Amino acid sequence: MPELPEVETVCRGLAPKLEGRRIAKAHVKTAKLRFALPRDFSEKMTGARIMRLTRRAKYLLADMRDRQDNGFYWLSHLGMTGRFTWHETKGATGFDPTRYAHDISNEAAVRHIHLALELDDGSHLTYADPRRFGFMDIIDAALDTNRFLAQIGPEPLGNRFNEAHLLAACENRQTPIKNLLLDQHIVAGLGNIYVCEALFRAGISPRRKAANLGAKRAARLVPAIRAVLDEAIAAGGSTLRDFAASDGALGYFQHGFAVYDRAGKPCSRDGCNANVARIVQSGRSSFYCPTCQR
DNA sequence: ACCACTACCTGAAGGC
DNA sequence: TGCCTTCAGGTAGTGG
Repeated sequence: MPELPEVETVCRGLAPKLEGRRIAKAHVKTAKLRFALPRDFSEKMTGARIMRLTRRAKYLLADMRDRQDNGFYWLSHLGMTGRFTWHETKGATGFDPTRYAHDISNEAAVRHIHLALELDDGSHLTYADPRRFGFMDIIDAALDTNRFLAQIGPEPLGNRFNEAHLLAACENRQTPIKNLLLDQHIVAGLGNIYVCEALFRAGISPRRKAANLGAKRAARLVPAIRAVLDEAIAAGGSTLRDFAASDGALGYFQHGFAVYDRAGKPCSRDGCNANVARIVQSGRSSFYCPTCQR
């Protein structure tokens, strides 16, 4: 899934299709993804207008307006395998998964479509998610009181994420820096791939205790994180197989990764003869160069 | 508070 | 070919 750059790519791809559109009808096929959808999800969404689509961390956030012109937010998280696909399907009404089949690739088989929104221009938006780790919510109150958004940390590409913030978060923490960076309360939007890539770029071992990061390494890590994310956004996401751009087209991040999923392969740094290692930290794979990363 | 581990799901890939 | 195991981008909840 979609880590921050992939969600940003989805957001940019969908925004021009969705913004300004009214939802003619919301069809819910699977009411429970990772969590149960709000009971009034279809009711709230049907007839509402999508004003603006944005991203916060790995969440998509739609600024909505209902028929009485009251505002609310539609929040969604793609989990590991969630995918939105926009279909330029004119003139059809009702939920008929077979109609979407021609623009959904094999990986997101039609049987895994859990939600379809018919828009007022005749187009449709579907949400497919084989593993059902994704989730959605309707937010009527202030965003910062929402259970998913209340506790999350700053955006890694924003000003509030900086060396001072990172060092403060590392203070007295015994967990490896790898685990700390995956903690969405510290900084929100990084996932397993880009943490590995950022640590490689900064020359920091994923095994290093957060408390021992130090100012010099923090000063390398913050820009490394930003650079890795910026480049991935520029490349339009990553090439992971369960993920596609919002228009259904595959393909992203064609230059690939320096360490992620490269166990046993040579380190890509000039002059380094070591091979990329794979270790398991808190149940998740970490890839790194034992020579370049300390 | 912190930290590691488990649960939640399906599908792809590799070994035999 | 088929069966079995392992692994996968996520987060929330648990128990030590």
